[in-house]
Amino acid sequence: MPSSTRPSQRDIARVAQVSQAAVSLVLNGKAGEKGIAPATQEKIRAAMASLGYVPNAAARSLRGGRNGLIGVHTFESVFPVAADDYYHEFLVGIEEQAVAQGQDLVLFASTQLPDGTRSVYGRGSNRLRLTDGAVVLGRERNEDEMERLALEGFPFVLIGNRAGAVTPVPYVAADYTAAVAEVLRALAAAGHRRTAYLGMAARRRPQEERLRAFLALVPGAALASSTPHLVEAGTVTGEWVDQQLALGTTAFVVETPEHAGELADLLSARGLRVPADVSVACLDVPAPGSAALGWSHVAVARRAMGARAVRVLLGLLEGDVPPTHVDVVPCLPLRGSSIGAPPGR
Amino acid sequence: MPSSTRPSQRDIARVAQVSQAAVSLVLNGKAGEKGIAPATQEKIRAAMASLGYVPNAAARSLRGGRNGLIGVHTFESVFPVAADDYYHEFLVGIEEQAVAQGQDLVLFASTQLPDGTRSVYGRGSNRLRLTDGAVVLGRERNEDEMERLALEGFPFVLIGNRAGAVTPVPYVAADYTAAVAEVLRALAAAGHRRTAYLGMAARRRPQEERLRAFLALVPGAALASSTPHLVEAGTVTGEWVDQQLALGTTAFVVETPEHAGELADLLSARGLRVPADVSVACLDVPAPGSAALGWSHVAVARRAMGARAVRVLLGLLEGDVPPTHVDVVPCLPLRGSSIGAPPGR
DNA sequence: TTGTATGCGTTATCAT
DNA sequence: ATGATAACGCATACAA
Repeated sequence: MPSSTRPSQRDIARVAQVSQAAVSLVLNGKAGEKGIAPATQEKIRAAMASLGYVPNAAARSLRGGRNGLIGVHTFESVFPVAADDYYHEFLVGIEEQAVAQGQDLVLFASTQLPDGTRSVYGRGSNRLRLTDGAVVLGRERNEDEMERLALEGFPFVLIGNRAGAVTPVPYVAADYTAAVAEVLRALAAAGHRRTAYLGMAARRRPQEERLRAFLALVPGAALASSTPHLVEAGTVTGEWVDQQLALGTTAFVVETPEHAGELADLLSARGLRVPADVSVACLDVPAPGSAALGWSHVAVARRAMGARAVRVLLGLLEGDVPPTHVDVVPCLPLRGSSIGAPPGR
Repeated sequence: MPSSTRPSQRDIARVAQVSQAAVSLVLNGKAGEKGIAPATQEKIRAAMASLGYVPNAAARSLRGGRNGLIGVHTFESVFPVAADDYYHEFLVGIEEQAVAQGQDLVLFASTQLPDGTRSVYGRGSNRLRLTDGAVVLGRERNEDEMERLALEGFPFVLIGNRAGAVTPVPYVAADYTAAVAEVLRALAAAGHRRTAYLGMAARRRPQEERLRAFLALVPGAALASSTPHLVEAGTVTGEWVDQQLALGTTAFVVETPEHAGELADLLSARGLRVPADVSVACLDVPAPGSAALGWSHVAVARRAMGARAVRVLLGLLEGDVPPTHVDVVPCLPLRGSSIGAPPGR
């Protein structure tokens, strides 16, 4: 009849008739170095097994050691709620890599504020410190908290670009530039000479990176382009499309799945076939149900990035990786079939 | 210029010229009770603010026993990988409730064995003990491990029925009986007199519970039924369907989404319309893409069950809930439109 | 009204 | 080869 309270090293020591320090040594594989008799070691192991001993994570971190826990903090309102959520895939990658490295994952559910947002410091105490380090992700990330966390010296890795921040933090970012370059290369190779960029009105970092890459690379790809059209999803008009076509645009580069779906509808309403009459490429994955399904697209390798973040974090903890480390992960290769030769060629 | 190491209560005390205990009291709102001078309190708060003090979670849990961590153990091979996985919804419920109760969730990624299965005791010792308690779920659950865990006195709650087990463990189960009763009531009310049960060949507990309820309730519902047809998905034959129809069956009760899809195909191949010619009800959610989409069905309230499990676990930890506690959660109400009057009425 | 002392579980150092 | 001891940050019973 085991006691209902968790056994400590002292309990093990009592049972095995040794000192608590001996238990600690055996546990941490330092028994050999310090010369603990094999028989004693065995006795200790047996006691640990019989009492079901597990090291106390809190005590370990208090002491300053590692405890095998990796925190996952997301600024999104809820964790795995939306299965189709953009962030789900990152989490899958994180989890897979954690499995591979024998680390446990702590989801910081407690960091949610009454208003649904999540804050590292919200509840007064920084829960993250329970873990050895953390992977932080989320659209709505709070730069002040990131800064503070970094200043505190807490080891964490960010998923998403953090170039230009004051305090260096390792981050894992997608290689948007290469992805956009691939798209433009494909368009140019197909014979297009003029392309138009359609994106969302709200400009966050990932959107800016895509657009910046587009603008920078268009000249090199021997392409012309109109002023980027940045509008809220749901407000793309037929007029804009007509105008672009009149200007000689034969290929559209679309930022989001939503805009892609809309554009698909507008094109088909005009009797234009893809890619026979117009070519299109999306810089994200078209939504399953949308008319843009099957369109040529590149996409962020979210799973790979999640896994990468875990590896970088462990490297950081080991001291193998400097806090200035930046990890750029290639996007998924261009897939789909909405890029063809422009009409009349 | 904040120091590179985090300030402790002692640092605050030094700055504010008070004792560390006073800092602790102010921090926990016990300053009033213990009669700390308002001026002193203010001094302390100022010091905390200026040094950017944040309590150390590890030290708190070490001190208090509980650490605010709830373990989540699933016997399935990977954790949140499959977004459309049956277990995903349970996890969502667990996470939501954990948020509500300010608990963090630990995913035991380290408990995965090389063969992909998960074991509580995989690494020799019971990793779960790291947390205050755990919620355990999964199709392939290992009864021996459950038994051992219960004997160890580790606080955990199971999702799924555990009636009849030797050692009592609180569990959260779905009320299949009520759900099946609702289905049969609806069929009887529509005027059906004979129904047939179609289920899967592999009989696990949830399947058995559905069937048992069906067999027990059919007589009371003034219905007749043939011998249940339990076959592997993919092997339902047109012959069986024809035979049932010949026997006078006007309504089918189907155990799984897979069987429902198959049955839908077979019916439509015979030119039978649902529910004009045949009524059907599924005891699970029809798959999104299948021909059985929109069929009348009941379903386990997975999200609610996940949340319930967390509440029960916390009750168990508080001592408010006995280890013999059983929590039965109603299924989701009957929805869909594949139940109608039998033909010729 | 404030300060001192103790222990939570761990690990590392230093004497035996 | 082993055991005693200190320290990590915090909360609290108790002494002043």
